[in-house]
Amino acid sequence: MDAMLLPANRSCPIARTLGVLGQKWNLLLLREAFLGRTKYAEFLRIGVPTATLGARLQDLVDAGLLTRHAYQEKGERARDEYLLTQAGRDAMPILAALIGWGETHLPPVTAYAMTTGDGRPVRLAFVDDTGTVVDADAVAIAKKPEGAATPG
Amino acid sequence: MDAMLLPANRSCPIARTLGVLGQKWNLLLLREAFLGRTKYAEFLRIGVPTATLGARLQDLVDAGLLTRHAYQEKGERARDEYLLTQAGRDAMPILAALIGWGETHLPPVTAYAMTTGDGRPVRLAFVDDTGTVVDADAVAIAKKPEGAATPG
DNA sequence: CATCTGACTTCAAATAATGAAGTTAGCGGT
DNA sequence: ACCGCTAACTTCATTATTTGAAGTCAGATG
Repeated sequence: MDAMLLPANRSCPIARTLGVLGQKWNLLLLREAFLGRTKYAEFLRIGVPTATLGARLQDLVDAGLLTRHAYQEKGERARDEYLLTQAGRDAMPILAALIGWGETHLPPVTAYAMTTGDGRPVRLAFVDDTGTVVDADAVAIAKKPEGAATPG
Repeated sequence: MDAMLLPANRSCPIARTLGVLGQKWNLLLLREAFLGRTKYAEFLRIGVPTATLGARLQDLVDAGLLTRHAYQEKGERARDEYLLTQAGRDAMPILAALIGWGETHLPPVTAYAMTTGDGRPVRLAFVDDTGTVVDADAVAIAKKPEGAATPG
């Protein structure tokens, strides 16, 4: 992730976010965190190599998505577990969007459900400032004028 | 993207989607497509190396997110342009989610705006089945029982 | 104090991305 | 028809990233 942050992409929040989350395994680690996993050994189970896991967990901590938190189980030595921060929790729409696309366009597997705390299913949608749902095909992404962006 | 599709991730729509969109540059190419770019030379301007661009464009076509469409400008030879398919357009929430996270957690740059056709700003939100907006922090991702998932 | 286990590091090998240098095809002019 | 020009790709050797195996380290157990 370097050429992706050339001048043309420097000011793009997509490119900048991918600089953090676009690394291989990061989004899958975040998925595990949302599923309640916190320990190194638990993250390992998804198939990430140890050499990679250490580095990615560190990246995620550095980027503020996870925090290390000491814990100790009875009869075990103290260890660190990895907990989602607010910034990490704020990444849920990214996972939700990936799930949504995958379930629509890469059938036939549907292994995840998104629900409220009381079990009602939810989906990701675009809403306008009145809270009204807007059809995704009616939404456009546009560059803002950004007059203040100086190359220095 | 191979170890990411181990048994533990095979049935995960996140991992499967990342198999297509997780490649370096793909999401940025999609961003350009949403901004209206269609030509090879236009995509090149974001800084992707030519050697990579050909491969990624092919991937995106193979995955059904873009289609090749012949066009010819006056006095120019016929060429192919790359147009978003419905599957490609359906990826907009992914970009929207990345933008949303980046604008919140990687200030101070804000270069994109999401709007409806008539210019009203929109944002991504979780809604329940009645169309009511639900706070993202109240949403949980859970594995479905997936009793019916057969390995064939 | 030797042994065991979980959590990491280190390192060489495999894989993927990159930049430079081709290659190909059609247009415009002659 | 031939030549040069340009856009759109390929190919290839270099460089960066990921990987698996093996090693390190700290504390609990015996």
